[in-house]
Amino acid sequence: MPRKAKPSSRTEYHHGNLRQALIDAAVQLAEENGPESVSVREAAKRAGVSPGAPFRHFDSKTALMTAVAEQAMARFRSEITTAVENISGEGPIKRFLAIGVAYLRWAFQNPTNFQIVSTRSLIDWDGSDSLRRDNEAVRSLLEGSMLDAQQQGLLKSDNIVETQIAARALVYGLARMHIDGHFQHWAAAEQTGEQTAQNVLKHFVGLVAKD
Amino acid sequence: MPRKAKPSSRTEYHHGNLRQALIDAAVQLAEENGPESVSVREAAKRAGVSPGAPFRHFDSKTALMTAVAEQAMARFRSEITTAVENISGEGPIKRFLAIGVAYLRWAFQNPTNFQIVSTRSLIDWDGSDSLRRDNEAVRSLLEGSMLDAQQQGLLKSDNIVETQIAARALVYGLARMHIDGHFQHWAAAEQTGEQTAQNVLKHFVGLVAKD
DNA sequence: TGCACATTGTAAACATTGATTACATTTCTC
DNA sequence: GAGAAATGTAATCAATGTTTACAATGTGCA
Repeated sequence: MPRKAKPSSRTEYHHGNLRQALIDAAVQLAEENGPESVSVREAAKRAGVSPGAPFRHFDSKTALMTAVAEQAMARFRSEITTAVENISGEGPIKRFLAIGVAYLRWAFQNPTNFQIVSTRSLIDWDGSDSLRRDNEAVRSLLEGSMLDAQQQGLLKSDNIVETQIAARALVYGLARMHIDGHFQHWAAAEQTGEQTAQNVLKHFVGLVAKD
Repeated sequence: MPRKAKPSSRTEYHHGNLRQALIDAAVQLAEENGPESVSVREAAKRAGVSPGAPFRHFDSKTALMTAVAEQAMARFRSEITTAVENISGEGPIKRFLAIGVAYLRWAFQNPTNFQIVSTRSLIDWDGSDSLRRDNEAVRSLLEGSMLDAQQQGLLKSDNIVETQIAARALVYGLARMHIDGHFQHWAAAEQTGEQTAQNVLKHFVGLVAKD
């Protein structure tokens, strides 16, 4: 069994938990200067090890960033799942709304993590089962709520595929608009971008759901 | 007056039109391996000049990529504008649809260019007036059509801001979903992603517009 | 025409970074 | 406790962005 991590005991030759320390350092660097400017060497320096050490734990920089993305995605999925649990008993429309709100909250309050997860060039989706599973789980919750709504006759339209894609595009679009800086136009008002996005989402629900 | 470009005469010391040649090479590299993997040195090599030469024309790699983005954005704006001209006489709803369709066509058929333009870390929006102007022009056409529709009483909802943002988020979301690879789920059908996206857009129009 | 001078290229260097290799140290297992 | 596996270091390499000193070319003006 691996020894317990000893955070500040760095008189030792071995770090104890270098893998996680590198991930944490990478997250920190991403928060400071954006995910694209993370460097393996700087992460190593912050973890107090030599530049070559990270490659004992990660095959490449991409593998490190993929590990970062995995942890971020796991938390993301967990928040979405929790949101669903917290409204159990309600109908699929309210469920969809809760998922969307949780999605937007995560994107707006963890923009760096959202960016890491949704930036293709930094991470290797094909190389991570957990990443794909968690992503699939979120997608399936979002689309499942819409499907349930349709099957219970709560939607105006019967074209479920187009409704599902529209819902997904709207939520994803709002989140990406935020991290790409498109919300500065409306941010001047006395509303935060997150509130605005939430209202747009509610507006959309009003459009698709029967009264 | 600058001499006319002599494309293949590279026996000369001076290139003749190195600036554009570098932009073209950068575009080519982006098409081949993605915009993030463009290197100034490789672009210089393809243009047949030394590694330092590009810096006579661009202050930095970011400046080069910004120039690439400027040209891409100019073409993008031009296509949107043309689409609007081609349906003059029609109402604002059809205008919105035409803009959205042209937007999606451009994003789906020029994914690399769309990615360059919408990837913040590669280019310097603040440093380019033309980029901001062209972007603003597209945004304003899209939102203007919605505003006109509302003022003519063609929309179900009176909340114009939320409708505008929803429209923008939907179009942008569909485009980004494509370049981020989210359309593989539905691409299995006998429809291209672009057709699917178009149908979703029409579906959305059906939701917001009065019958 | 000829000649200062700005423009635009080259060559050589530097710092940063991702990655590899040879070797040292620690830890695990038997 | 002895070897083997794991994990660190040091040195090194190649690629890249960028700068600097210098060379070649083109331009405008006497």
